[in-house]
Amino acid sequence: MGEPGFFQQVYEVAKLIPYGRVTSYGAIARYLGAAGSARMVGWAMNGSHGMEDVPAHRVVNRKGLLTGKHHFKGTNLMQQLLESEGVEVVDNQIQDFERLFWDPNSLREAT
DNA sequence: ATTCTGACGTGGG
DNA sequence: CCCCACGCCAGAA
Repeated sequence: MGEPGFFQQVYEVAKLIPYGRVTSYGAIARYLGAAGSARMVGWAMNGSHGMEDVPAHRVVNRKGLLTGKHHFKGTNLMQQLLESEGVEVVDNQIQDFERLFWDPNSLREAT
């Protein structure tokens, strides 16, 4: 079971994203040691469709833009999910992105 | 087997 | 701040 595939890794990390928080593809990629392969994270999320355990809507690009919103069922489903969690989104741009940004690498530091 | 794409990131101007 | 070009590597055709 738990095959540590790249996709599975991405899913596991995405599940760790706290409620009302967001992170970037690059942050996850770097956490997996695949810094530079941020594209793969997004590609992996492609297979996350149907996985409610994987909050793909909490994963955005490094600008805090909802680049992948077009891949959700609804055109603005991603934004709705984020706003549902208290994340303010305007014109596909997350407000206070730096404040809501959550870096998975912070897990390793564990204070 | 090859070729292209892709929900990104970084660097340079 | 913005825009352009390159790199990255796994999956799909």
